[in-house]
Amino acid sequence: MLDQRLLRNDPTLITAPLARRGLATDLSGLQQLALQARDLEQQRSELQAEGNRIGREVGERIRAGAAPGGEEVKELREQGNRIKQQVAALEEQEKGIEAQLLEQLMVLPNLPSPLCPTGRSEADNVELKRWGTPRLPAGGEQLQEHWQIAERLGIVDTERSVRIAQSRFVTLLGQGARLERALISFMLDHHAKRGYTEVLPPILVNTASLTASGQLPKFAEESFRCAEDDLWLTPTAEVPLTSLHRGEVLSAEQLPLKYAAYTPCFRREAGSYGRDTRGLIRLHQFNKVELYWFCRPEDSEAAHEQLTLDAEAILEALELPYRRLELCTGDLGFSAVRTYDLEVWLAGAGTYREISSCSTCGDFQARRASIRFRDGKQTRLLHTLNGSGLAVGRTMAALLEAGQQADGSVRLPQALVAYVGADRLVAGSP
RNA sequence: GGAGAGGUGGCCGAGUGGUCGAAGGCGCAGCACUGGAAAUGCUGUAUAGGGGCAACUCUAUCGAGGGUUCGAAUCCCUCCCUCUCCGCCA
Repeated sequence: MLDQRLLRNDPTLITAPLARRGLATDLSGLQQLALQARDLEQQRSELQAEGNRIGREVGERIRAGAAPGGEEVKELREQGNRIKQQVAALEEQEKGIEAQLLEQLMVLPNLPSPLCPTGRSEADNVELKRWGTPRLPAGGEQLQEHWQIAERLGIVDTERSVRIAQSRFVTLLGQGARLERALISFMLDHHAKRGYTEVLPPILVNTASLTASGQLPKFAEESFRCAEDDLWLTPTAEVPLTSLHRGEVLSAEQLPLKYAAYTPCFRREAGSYGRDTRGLIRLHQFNKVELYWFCRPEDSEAAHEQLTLDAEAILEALELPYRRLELCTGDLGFSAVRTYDLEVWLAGAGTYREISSCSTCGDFQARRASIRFRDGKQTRLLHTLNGSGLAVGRTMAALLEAGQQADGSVRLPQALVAYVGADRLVAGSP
């Protein structure tokens, strides 16, 4: 959520950055609403002060010996009653206006950082670096896509998954299941060594949690919902991790807090019919290890770089070539101030594909979630950052395509051998 | 799911209609004492919002929301959560 003071004092400080996202917004109405809310609050609190004064006086007079039912007290009571009615009327008005204000404020996205390149779409994203050498078909070699490889190895069953659930769900079998589990362990172990605290949070989350991190109210159609219980299936561990400290005031010394959480993630993928229908790329349920920082505002820029490096470290350990892009303003997510996407090389598809998105959200989520830290005598909103470290299914896809051999097996990177208990995947392996 | 108890400041805990944002203790900070420390003493120590250059000031908050009252931490209603016992269960 954006700072209401900006809105009251100078809405151009909001509209100009939002214009860089490609959003033409007229906030003059909203500004009026915010000013109105402030004025009403002022009026109301003055009336309440008067009411408090009268209440105190009644007490004083009675203690001084006035008859509780006597004339002078009765007069004050009536005054008090009038004020009470006026306060109630103002309060009702105020609530209505505040609700309108909040409703409109909650659907405004975060302001992009000045450092974020201006652009309209993903075509304007800026490539910042490349690592590794993408595997290209060598001498008449035909590289397969991961779903073909998985099918041949018998480690994924798509059709039976439809029987169990629906399309866009997947069942992993044998070495596929083991590899998925190995990747999760490997990633968590790796991050733990770099100072992350491992977290295994609830994956059903309430409406307040989804609102705090920015998925609600605007993107309700993206999440699965358990209507009976006011609970949702979490679309990313970013949601429970943001709310881990919702409503808290942390001490400055404990910052930065760095968490790594594995969770399944659930997304409805509404509007993506026909895209990535095969394989492990776009599923309603997928596994992800998420990195999350709570830090001081002045540290968040460095934290963003470090978090991204921590995600990249996984790709490097797995010998997977990748590139880092900086998203332009037009491609930036709702809560983000600035985002680096990591794209892994898919050797079979012959393309880079997003495998991690590392964002700094400034105080946007902290304000929604009311997460502060004690800074000397005051409390201040802190900054939050999140990034995938990594999306597990897509990592498996990249590994399958990168390691495919002429004999039909798939070679695994050295770092995984101990975790999987084998150095390659072979068809028919239990 | 059933029965009972309870939710007060960073923590413990008092407070059952009036001057209570809340006694007391612990913790923490500053000062004094000390060669330094401990102990001791004194002082200070919630959050959010509004107004003010500031000193400061007004409002709200004692789990949440509503109600009674001139006045609610205190009385009433609803909900949430925690604990104990019973039931069920991986």
